[in-house]
Amino acid sequence: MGNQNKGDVNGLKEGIREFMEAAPAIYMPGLSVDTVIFGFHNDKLKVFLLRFANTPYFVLPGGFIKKEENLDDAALRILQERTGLQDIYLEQFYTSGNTSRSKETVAKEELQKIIGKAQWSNWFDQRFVSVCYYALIDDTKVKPETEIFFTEFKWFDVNKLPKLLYDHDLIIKKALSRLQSDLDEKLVGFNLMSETFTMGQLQKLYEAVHQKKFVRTNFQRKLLSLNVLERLEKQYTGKAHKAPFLYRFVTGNSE
Amino acid sequence: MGNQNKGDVNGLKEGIREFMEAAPAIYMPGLSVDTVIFGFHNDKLKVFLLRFANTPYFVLPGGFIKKEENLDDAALRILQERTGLQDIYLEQFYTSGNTSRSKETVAKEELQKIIGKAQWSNWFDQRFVSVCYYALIDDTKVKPETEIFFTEFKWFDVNKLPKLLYDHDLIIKKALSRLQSDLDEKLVGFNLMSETFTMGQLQKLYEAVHQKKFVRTNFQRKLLSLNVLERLEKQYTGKAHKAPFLYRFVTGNSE
DNA sequence: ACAAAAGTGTTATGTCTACACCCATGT
DNA sequence: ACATGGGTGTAGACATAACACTTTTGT
Repeated sequence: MGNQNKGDVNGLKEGIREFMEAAPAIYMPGLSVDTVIFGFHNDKLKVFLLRFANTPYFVLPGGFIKKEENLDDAALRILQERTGLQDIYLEQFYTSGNTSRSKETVAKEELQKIIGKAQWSNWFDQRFVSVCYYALIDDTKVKPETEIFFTEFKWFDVNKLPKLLYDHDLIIKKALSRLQSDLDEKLVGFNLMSETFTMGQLQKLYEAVHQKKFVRTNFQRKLLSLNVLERLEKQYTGKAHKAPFLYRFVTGNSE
Repeated sequence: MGNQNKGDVNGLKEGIREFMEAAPAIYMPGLSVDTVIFGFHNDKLKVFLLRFANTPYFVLPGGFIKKEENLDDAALRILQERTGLQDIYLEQFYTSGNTSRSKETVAKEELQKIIGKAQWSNWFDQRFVSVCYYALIDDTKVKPETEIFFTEFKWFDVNKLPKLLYDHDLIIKKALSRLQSDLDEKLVGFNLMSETFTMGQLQKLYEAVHQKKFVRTNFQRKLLSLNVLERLEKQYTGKAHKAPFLYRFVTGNSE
């Protein structure tokens, strides 16, 4: 796909046209990948979204599957293109395939406005079945990239989402619900934090994902009892209170 | 697709050829649906499989998605064609999309043996991404149908499976693992039983799915505490022991 | 000294486990 | 009478929840 500088309207136009021309030879028809990228900042669970052209609508980062590419590899490639990250925790959670989801017209009309109807090729007229993944990233490390079609990226609070195209609102709901169970069963939460963290930060994360409060003292004991946290040195923040321990997540198992 | 009487070899040959010719116009390319059909008899969890032509290999029942058909509807249609059942509990659980899975050659060679290479059309040469569903059925009601490509159907004990084509062994493993969690979280087990059942039968089902024993008395209490079972009259089987109560699963919730 | 956040202790409550015990049924 | 499977009771282990108490830190 390659990055276009979208300040250049003619470049954008040309980029879109070229993409639509080239796509059928490169990608599997009728199949797409959508990714729900979760991040955690300001004690809030965030979702990474892209503004579709100059509309008020946003969409999930997505893409297509190369003809000789594994499905998981396609999802990973798409994420790497958007975030610049190499190691990303990725989980497939749903495949969306109602015919109605492809009947969305806003996106098509906007694209046609940009490139002109004459230049339209039929890649985006097909029905798409979309395989959905969620990703967890430590967003202190992200350097997001804009791209053709998308003029702006933005993190949204997971319960203050903007208007979304297609069935992307439904997909985010499903992703969140899956994340909630995975958080407890597979301890995936650590992928949303930086390498070391305090128990307080970790609790905030759990509260943001599960959308409810936990009792501080019990939370601490419960997570320590899982034997997946290594206690490191204390962190002196300069604040007027006891310095909290830092922790690191240890894979495998201790003791 | 329609049923062919496969006693008639020429009919089979013609059926397959016709299918491959017609398929590209009817179905989405590169996409398939596979279904893991679970049943429960003789206190064992069973999987419904189809023998591929005259090979020793079996495959999951599967099919393709019509161009204007919802994904879930396609899965349901495929199941109805195979089982004759109308109401089927169906759950999407995974989408399999490694390129290697389509490199399977046994199936192709066998088909070519039957219809001759000259008659080969390229429908089955493409790479397929397969959306996988599991289904739970009360197999006292099933009237399975054979079909073109498949000469025999058979229920297999879930841990005594035959050789399987493609990645269908992996898919069954994932289906079982998902069924295990859904059994507890969504109480889907009742779809595998007839309308009424005894606590003993229900326990056997749970043991078959989770592949472990439960303590009878505790199991009973636990399931009754869920408030989803309605106690009916006793069942006199003529056996030399106390007559057990029959239960029925009640949706919604009682008190 | 004090406020703010971190860490530990304790007690009540609920759930899980194992097993003892009794009940109904047909031979 | 007794073997067989069904149903209930209960004590100990373990987990969860609520909250009191102590500790550390910078102002």
